[in-house]
Amino acid sequence: MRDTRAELLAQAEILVRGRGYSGFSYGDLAEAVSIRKASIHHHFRTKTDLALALVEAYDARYDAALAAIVAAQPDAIARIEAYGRHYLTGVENGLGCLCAVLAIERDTLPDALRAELARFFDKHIAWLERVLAEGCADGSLRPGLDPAATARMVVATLEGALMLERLLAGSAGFRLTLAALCESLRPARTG
Amino acid sequence: MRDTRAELLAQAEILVRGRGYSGFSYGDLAEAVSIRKASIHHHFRTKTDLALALVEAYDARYDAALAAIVAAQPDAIARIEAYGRHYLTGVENGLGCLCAVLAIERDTLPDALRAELARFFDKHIAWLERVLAEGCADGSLRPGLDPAATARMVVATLEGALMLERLLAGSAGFRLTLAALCESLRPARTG
DNA sequence: AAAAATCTACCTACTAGATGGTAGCCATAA
DNA sequence: TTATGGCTACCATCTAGTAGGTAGATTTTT
Repeated sequence: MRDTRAELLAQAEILVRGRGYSGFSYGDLAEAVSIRKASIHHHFRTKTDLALALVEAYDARYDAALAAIVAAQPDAIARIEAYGRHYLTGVENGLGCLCAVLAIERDTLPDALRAELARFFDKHIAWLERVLAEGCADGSLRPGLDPAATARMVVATLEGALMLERLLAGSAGFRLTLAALCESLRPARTG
Repeated sequence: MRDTRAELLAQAEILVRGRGYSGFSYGDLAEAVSIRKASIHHHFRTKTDLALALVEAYDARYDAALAAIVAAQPDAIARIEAYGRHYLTGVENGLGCLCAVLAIERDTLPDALRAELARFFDKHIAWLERVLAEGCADGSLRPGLDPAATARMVVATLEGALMLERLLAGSAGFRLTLAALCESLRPARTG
């Protein structure tokens, strides 16, 4: 038996990330999953409920990814590069970041959703701040680097590059930005 | 006599930048400008026409701004900081970048509009690349910095920070990222 | 200068289709 | 037997866009 709810989440995510939240409808989703529009309401009572579920699932996947990066990569720069590669898959599939897409429509978003988005980004910033602070401590990062400010900058850069390069040069463009970002964190070459 | 077309452009820009392109309607705009919905079609035949006019006007304002920055600031870092301050006004007013907002809905955008957006961003990247190349030449930037890659990174960072800090910490958060960005471009302190 | 024609900018009234959401029915599986 | 997960059929509202009209300004012709 198929897991309709999971299919709805998967297809809705693709639609939202490609066209924006207002830009996708239950009608589109129904077509993508081949059930009737009204049946979606059985799984997600309102569109807001669906959006919240999307963010929750997306957030959970990132939780796992961040933990995996820390486990696999000992070096701060390698961790940030690995983190950036998650955004890269978005570029490769032509999909924006779910939370960035939703954030764009901030003014019309329900408060609960807006709060979830803020939590999502705050979590990433906090994670990066720890990664950067550790890198500063062990000398693998440019001396004088401010972990708090740089953490915000890293999220901003990757989110911006995903938005930008999905439109412009695709993964080739994204890789340039990711490389420049990592380079800017490294200590100056001595020699 | 009032310039209805200009008022329509101004209000539509605010609406789009706050709620997304699909998230605003001729109905909203009519209310904001206090004319009837049908009358908007007299000035902008279709919603796509309106979007194109919005981008054109936005682009023209940035053209002027970029020229003014080059004229006023001799130093590369100062130029990038001044460029960043234009995004800051967006954060302060709670408005996203018009072109970023539109870019989010890429998959449903008319080709002509998508092409305009690409031209907009390409222009910014090209401008920054020149600024950075000059800064490299006169030694005011970190040695070894790649102007082409860094230009993309700068646009990405500022666009991302605008998206992010409009949701999170406002101008205080944006300023942190802008400072970290400029710091990352400077030559390493000797001492 | 007067009259006629055209243009501008708005209006009311409308359309066809999409939107999110509801009510209630029915088959199947636990 | 009872929940589950679909369905059809609906609803009010909103969507971009059209048709056709009107008052007033501007331009053209006489």
